[in-house]
Amino acid sequence: MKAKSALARKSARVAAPKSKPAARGDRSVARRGDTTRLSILNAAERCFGENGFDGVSLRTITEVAGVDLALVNYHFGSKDNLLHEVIARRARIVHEERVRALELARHEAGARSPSVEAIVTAFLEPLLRRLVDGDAGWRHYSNLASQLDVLPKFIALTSDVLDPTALHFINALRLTLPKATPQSIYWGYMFLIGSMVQVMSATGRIERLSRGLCRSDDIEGALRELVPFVSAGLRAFGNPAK
Amino acid sequence: MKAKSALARKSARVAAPKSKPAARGDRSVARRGDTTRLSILNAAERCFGENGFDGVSLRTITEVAGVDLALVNYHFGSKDNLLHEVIARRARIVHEERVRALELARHEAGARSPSVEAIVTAFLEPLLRRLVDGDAGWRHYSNLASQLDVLPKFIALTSDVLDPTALHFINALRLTLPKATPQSIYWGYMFLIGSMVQVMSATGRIERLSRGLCRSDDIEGALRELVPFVSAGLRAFGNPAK
DNA sequence: ATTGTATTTCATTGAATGTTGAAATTCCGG
DNA sequence: CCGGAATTTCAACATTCAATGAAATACAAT
Repeated sequence: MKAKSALARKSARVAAPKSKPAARGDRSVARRGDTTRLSILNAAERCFGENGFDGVSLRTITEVAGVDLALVNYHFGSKDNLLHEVIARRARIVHEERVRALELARHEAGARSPSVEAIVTAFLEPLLRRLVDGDAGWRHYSNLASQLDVLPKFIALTSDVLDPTALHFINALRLTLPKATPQSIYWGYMFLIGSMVQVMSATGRIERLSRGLCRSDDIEGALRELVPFVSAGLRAFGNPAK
Repeated sequence: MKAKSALARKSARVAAPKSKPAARGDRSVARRGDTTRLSILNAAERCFGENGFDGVSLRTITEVAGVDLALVNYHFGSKDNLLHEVIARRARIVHEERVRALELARHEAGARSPSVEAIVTAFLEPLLRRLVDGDAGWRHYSNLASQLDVLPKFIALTSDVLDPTALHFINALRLTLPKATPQSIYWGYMFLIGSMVQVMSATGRIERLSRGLCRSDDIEGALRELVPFVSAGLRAFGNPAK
């Protein structure tokens, strides 16, 4: 029942490159190991997504990446840190765009509060849009994030990245739904996450259930159902049952 | 990237006890190893729920159970089979009560279709009620089930138990919401599952978010929010957007 | 070309993994 | 109390795991 490593982060790259005057220690200039780093990140993303963090060995990952086993610890320090960087890489992008989309929705609403739909869309689109348009890595990342969302020992990792933006959206919902209790809003946000996760985790269950009528890779269609569903659910909190 | 064992089930108990005329080979009569079996099941349930299937070793489980390592393979044949029996034990109970609750709701509605709330409640109550009243094992089981729900390599395990009852509820929803498209209903069911999973997975995130205002072990309160949320979401499918 | 550093390779560490076989023990019906 | 089956114990199996250390290589600036 040990908890063990606790994901303590430490500096990768055993000896940090001391930045000489010129371009050597300079980020923004492609260095030799960068393609290795990328190969590992991409392979890890895919493998973690398919089999879970504990279900995949560094050996498998480096095999998929086509690099030597020891390079993981050289570039990332540990398996835990690798996971952290896999998540952080894409989470940063999504969450930055989420707040931007929310700002935009606020601006478009002018003096009024943005609609529930606008808020929900601002939250969902930045990720789900990429599942349609983006590279395959986004699907693997989503799949992995779904798993972390539900594993007790990893909440710290995801919460750190997710919670700040979450509070933005919770506040926005609170303003738009003044009659809803704070508890309802918090739970509603959880349900929003949960519904979204079902779209993100490509388990293929909906194909089974619907015998092919719905497809889990039809993110466009899922989004079309998800926004009205969640919006109606949240709005129900604003108009409390009689 | 190997898929490997594929959870092939096999007969546990290397040599099946040949049922002599008397009570020896008789189930329903407590046999010696039954308490061992139970200890292992309970310990596995808890450990799997806390750290995931691949995150826990049989050694940890047998240590928690207070039994010898080899007894897992004697009683269950393999780690995969152990997981299967951990899930099956409680899933059977929940899903049987779900269909019973749905029958009841149908009966109470008489000639009319039961309300969305009645259907949703019939689905959610059998499990969530036990999270309130039942032994701690139910919480561990829920936690584990949340994880399996989202892991690609385990859908086969959960779908086999879950899908038959799922279709009952999907059909019921279809009758109650005749104007909703089949696709909407299938996705709506997925969202129902996803929202429920957020309540089932005790990650403690809602405590973090709400700074203690909401508590993930307040299942009663969560259920009070969950039913209206999901019901309103589903009903939105029945009254398509203008 | 040479130096210093970043990166890669290779071999190995010690610990932990699931599973098995054979002996020892417990229990029950005869 | 005895014979046999069910269960438990103990010791090992062969793999696999994450991580490391030291040597080899590639590279850019001087």
